Amino acid sequence: MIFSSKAEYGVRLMVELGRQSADQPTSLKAIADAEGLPLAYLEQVVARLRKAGLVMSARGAHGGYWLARPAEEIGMDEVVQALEGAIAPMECFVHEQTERVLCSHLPDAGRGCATKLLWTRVQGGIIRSLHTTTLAELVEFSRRGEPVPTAAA
Amino acid sequence: MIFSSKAEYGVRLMVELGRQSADQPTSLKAIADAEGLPLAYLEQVVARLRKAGLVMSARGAHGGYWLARPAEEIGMDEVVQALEGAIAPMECFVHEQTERVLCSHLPDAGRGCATKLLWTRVQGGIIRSLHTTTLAELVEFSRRGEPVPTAAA
DNA sequence: TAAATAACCTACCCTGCTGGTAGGATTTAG
DNA sequence: CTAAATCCTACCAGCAGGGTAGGTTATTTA
Repeated sequence: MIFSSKAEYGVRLMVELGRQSADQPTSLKAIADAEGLPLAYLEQVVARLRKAGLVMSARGAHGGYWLARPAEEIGMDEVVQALEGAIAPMECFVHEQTERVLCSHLPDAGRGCATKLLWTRVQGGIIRSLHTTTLAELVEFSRRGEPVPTAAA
Repeated sequence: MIFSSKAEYGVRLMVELGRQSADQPTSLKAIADAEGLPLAYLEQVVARLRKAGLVMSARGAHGGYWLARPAEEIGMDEVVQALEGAIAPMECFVHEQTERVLCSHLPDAGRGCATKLLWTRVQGGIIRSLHTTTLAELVEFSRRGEPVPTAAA
């Protein structure tokens, strides 16, 4: 698999927050129940989103989380990057100190690193497809096929 | 990391085969020496490529491997797929029996699986970038910056 | 003030996969 | 016959992923 389930859980969490109004906080427990995910593990996941500045939080009773920005302005590349770390198709693409993504292969015997060309394209393809998808799109998609709340209730 | 080193090794192996003439077989040992990779492990890697019909082999002394098709006709999506298995961005995309790639999430409570939209796009981006790169391109790339053999020798 | 709620933090654990080794069996050229 | 090579299977150590446990702190409400 390409992404770990941290990304899956984190994205679902973000979608859930996007479905709520951003005025009042939503508790993790509510999200864990709605999505059937373990609460304690979600705490670790949401911590990454908070440190990346994608969600904000309030402690204490009636506390919780909400989106730091409108869902339209949140690209999924930011979300996945916060959850998974640097998006690199291959080990050699991650530079330890700088966290920048590049190929650290030595140019062995003057030859170009052939795989570098391939992984660079793959990385581009991934980031592009993530970047062109906003959280708002996913929220909208999750609403489709849902029973209209006013009429049914 | 997104792809394991099996993909890295396998791609380098394919490039190395592409650099050789397809008339005579190249031994794994030669490739292992040239790329500095463990021979025994390369055997397992090349077995996948052989089972996928991408390379052919001859046993015995002066045996070895060669490309089953010209490098121009080998898309890197085939190569990576043979090495890594089905290219799925997320666990739920792999269907055990059929090996087909799709989302197996239950349509919980009538809602669309929001993450499915995202992972489908990512998968498309990956496969597209792999598919539009041929082995021949990588071989060509690996030759650039190389000392011209005729003049230098 | 006390209690309940919920974020926040850290350490730990278990399982499975990855990368790699070992040791052989089989095939073929010289 | 011997050397070179593919082929096959079992095994192993390390490590990251997914998850649990058990707390501490902050905030609201009764």
